[in-house]
Amino acid sequence: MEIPKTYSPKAAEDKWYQYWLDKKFFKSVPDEREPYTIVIPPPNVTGVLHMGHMLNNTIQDVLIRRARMLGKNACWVPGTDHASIATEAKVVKLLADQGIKKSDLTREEFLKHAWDWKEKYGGIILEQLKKLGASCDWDRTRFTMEEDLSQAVIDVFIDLYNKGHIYRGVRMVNWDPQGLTAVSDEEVIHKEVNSKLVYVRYKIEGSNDEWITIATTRPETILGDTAVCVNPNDERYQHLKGKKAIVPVVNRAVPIIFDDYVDAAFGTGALKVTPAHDINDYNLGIKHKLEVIDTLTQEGKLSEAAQFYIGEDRFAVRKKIVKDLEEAGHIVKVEDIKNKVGYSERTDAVIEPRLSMQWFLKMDKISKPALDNVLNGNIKLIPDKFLNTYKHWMENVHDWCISRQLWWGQRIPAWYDNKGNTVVCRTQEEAFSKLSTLNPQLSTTEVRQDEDVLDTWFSSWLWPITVFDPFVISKGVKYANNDLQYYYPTDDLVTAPEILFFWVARMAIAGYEWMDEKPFTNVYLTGIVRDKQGRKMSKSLGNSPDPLDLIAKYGADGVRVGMLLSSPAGNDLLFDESYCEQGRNFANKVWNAFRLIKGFEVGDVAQSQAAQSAITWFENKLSEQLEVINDHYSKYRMSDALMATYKLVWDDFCAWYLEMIKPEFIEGKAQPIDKTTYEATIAYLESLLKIMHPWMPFISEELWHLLKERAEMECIIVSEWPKSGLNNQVLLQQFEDCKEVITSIRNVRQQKQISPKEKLELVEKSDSQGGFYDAAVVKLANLSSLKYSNERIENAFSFVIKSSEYFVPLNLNIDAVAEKERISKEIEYNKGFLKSVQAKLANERFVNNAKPEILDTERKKQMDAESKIKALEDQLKAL
RNA sequence: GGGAGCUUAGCUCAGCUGGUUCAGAGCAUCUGCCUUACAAGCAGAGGGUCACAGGUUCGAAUCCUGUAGCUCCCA
Repeated sequence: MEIPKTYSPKAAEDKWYQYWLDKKFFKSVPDEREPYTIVIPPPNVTGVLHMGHMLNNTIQDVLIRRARMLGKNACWVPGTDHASIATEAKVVKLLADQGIKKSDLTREEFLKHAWDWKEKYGGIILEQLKKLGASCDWDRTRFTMEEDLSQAVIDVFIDLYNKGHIYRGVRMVNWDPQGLTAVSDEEVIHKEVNSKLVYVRYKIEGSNDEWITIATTRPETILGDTAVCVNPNDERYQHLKGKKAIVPVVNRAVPIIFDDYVDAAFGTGALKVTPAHDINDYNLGIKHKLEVIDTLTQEGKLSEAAQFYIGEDRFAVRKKIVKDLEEAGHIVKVEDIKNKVGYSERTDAVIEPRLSMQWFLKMDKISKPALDNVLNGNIKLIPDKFLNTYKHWMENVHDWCISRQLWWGQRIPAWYDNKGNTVVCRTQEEAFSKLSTLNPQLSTTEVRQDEDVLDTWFSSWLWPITVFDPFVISKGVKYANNDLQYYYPTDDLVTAPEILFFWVARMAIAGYEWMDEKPFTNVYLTGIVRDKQGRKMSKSLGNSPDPLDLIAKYGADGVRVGMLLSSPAGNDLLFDESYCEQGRNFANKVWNAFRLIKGFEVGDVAQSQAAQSAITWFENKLSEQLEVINDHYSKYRMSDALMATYKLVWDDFCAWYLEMIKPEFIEGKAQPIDKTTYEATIAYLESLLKIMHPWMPFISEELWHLLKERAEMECIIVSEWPKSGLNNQVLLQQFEDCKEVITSIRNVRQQKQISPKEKLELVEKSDSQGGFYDAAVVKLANLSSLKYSNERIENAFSFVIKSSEYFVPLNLNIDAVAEKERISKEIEYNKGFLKSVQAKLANERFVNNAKPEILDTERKKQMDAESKIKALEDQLKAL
């Protein structure tokens, strides 16, 4: 049967993925082997696969597949998180499209819709991961909102509350007016934007024409001003001590206060203070006992308290009030300014600092072990440049706002009576009995649960624990189930740097808090996938290719290779489709190597010298490179490991080895190959396929089976990772020299327009009678003969490799002038080099200070250079 | 405003503890080839004052200081 010239990935991908699933190769159950565990950073349940996921999950798959081949019990746990804000927003929108308002539904009704939505659309992303080849143990798929995992979240809340780490209070929080919920500091993205800095003058109370001018980017908050603040050292405002200013529009007299907080150099040095709508103003307000006037509703509209513009949107009012102030003669000037504005990570709405009652987790104490164990290396960040960032965040960690004003999520297990008592416990019954002791007249109907749910990250920080044993929190670590004992701590976590605080740090905290042990050993932080111009890929820019389209176009293997080729840990990846093309081409190259080998006809013929030396050489080369590749893996240098694999296969195996062993064509007919060479070649290809497998799982499995009949379970995915053996550096170096000889001859052909088909002679000036690779050189350079002679050869093209002279007799006139020039140049270069070496060796301080082995190499360099120069000079004379 | 990092070939990046001809790789480029595995290919070639300025050293892409530009994190 004819094998097609190009590899078509589609059929192989579907076939082998299903086969792996059927044979349960991804499945892991605890046994006596060493475990190797990865938990997936759970993608958002609303998510679809984007380039970041591709990168991230390809790396995880590479790691897990290699671990499997190394004989470890490899377990990759997949799943999704419930993404409370994003999912709730989706469901609300879906309902709105059906004409249903969330406010018309009960909590239970809404949750039913949400679950319906999740069943229907959630987990699309997991199906997409399969197309990529992800070898997750799908039987272990988890979801952060499922019953058991939710129970664990509640257990954790109660535990922390009982330990005194959780409190509830009115605080300034980041309010998302679109999501209608508070979000944590980590969920606010600060972006630089162009704004207007408006200078507004406030009249001094009791004066005729005395004013104080403030500067603000948020004039709509003027309505909530309750003070004007200046720096106590600011000469300009000393006379205003004890005076009041009149807030325009609302005509409210507010005190002029003095505080170091104010930067005299910014704006006019006078700051309007709006305690309800700015965190710094809020703190000033507490310090100076200022009134707090909340002039915004939760939707970001002006409230009754604002007195003016009631019900209008904050941004509309921002424009309007400037106009009105202008007309009233309060605007001094308006400047363009760049400032940072916070946006919601989930809804992209401008965050509004807002006072509200929320639940917080105190972070100072519980975060300590998570910091210490990263600093002491028990948990490694890769690359370690993230250590500083991590340290800084952990040392300045803020309390975590964990409540969200949503329905989709774990409901906070706090219960209230009508007298202001609060208890935290699992059930209503429990709450009733607890509250009754405080409030004996209480009836069951008066017990109400907190309306809010917990932050999604408050579930996912438990992920490395609860995916194995959700009940361990309540049982205690001593009673952990088999799975948890076996798989925890996990080995590697692969995620994006932007998640370092959202997730990595908090998982480490949770690990030490409830397991008394780290959740993972290595944290591999990938880069961010950007487009060619360096812009982050995003839906709104439309600059992100659809990963599934890429897979369809280049094959999963090609895309995997493309993603990883230029992606050192922590470095952003400037993605370009040409990388995937390169990956596809690589797959095709291997495919064709296979075609060649499969096409060999094995005959009862003697093994050629060339093949014999090729086999020895490649055995050593493979061994050497395998060690290099293993070393790269051990340092998590993924792109280096891949590149080493790429070159081993393409350059060493295809370009050199196969060319050496390839049987000749005689009269248009391929000659048979001997059995020994054939079998060695098959064995090498098998080893190479194994080394390629983590990167290119599909084609490696496909060729593995096309190469030989295999038993049902004899798949490359569960084959043994090759071991390195012979590594004879002398032999390898000799071949490198031969390559140079071959290249020189090819170069002559190119220069002299001699066809590669025309056989040439080669004479080496030497006493030797033959080298190990001579036959290979004859074959690869297409020589008629390789001879040795003590004599120089006249009328020949000549070159020098190391200190050996080579001659290619040509029936052409040698251009003596050009040759002389070429050789002279080479001599000059080598003399310059020799001079620098001699200078070093003549330097007493060098000879005294340098390590002996460095001295040796310098001496060797000197000798090599001297003999090379001599050989070149001989050549020059002969011309 | 505080902190961290980066700057090496046209592009993306290696270059670990200063010491081989150390100035590298892949891609791209140029030249010649449809040579019965592969044009998604083969063969060959060119290309860099290692951001800039000082310093330490026998010796610096590598260590130190400063300058410029870029990036990220935190406020």
